[in-house]
Amino acid sequence: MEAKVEKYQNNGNCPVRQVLDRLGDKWSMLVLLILSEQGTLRFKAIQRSIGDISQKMLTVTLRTLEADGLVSRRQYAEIPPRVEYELTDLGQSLLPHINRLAAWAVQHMEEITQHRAAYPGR
Amino acid sequence: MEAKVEKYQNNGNCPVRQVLDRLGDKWSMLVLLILSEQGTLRFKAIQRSIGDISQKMLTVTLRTLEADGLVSRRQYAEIPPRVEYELTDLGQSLLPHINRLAAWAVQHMEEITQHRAAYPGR
DNA sequence: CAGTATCCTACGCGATACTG
DNA sequence: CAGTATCGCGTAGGATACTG
Repeated sequence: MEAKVEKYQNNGNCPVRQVLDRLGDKWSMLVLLILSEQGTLRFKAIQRSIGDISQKMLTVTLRTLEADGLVSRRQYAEIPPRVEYELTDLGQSLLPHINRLAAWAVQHMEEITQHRAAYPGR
Repeated sequence: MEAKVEKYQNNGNCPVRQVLDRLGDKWSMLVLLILSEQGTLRFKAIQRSIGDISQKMLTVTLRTLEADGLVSRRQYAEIPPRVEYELTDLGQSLLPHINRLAAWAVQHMEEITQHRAAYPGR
């Protein structure tokens, strides 16, 4: 008794679209993956781990993840400042899924690359 | 004995980043989800199912998915034209992961919404 | 170190019109 | 119906400089 056909319509009230819109930015999933693998990390450590993310975008990404409740931020009153990030419980509950996606990527990238190369036009 | 810390660096040879870059656009995951649930579909049917995707973007998205080998395209010599899309085996192998992500989204959206609302500033 | 504050640009995407 | 072809805009996100 469910309407199954149109359930992805209308951005406002579709959870799938809301979540995908968030994780679909350039850095969110990557930051989550890194926190998942390496546990608690400082700002600089995350940045180094990604390598080519700007300071601005790492800040923005972390703020958004924090606002969504996926990542927690803890700052210490020291000089120089130290700020550490880690996954919340909610974040931890999401991560197995992202990890499997990443594992799939590693496993099938070769195949995708070959498809692309064989695709007519380009 | 692996270098584990920096493995997400450098866009060129990191499968995780390559795949995430692809699925991270506005429509790819959604189209995959729909094809996964509803099987073989015509262009118009996909468009109706999403509702607010433009013709151009659906075309572009489907072309990319086809080039990557995730979706197959079959066109019939009829008038008016009929073109049908479905997941390839490679696409099918990816979809369980995306489906679990979507399920997680449905299950936890409420919680995320509350976090956002409670977040200071905005 | 861990941020903010500006400025600026590429390009993702939508709107519209046309074709086989 | 299932596309292509243009045009044009908004904004994600990079570069740079400054602060506590």
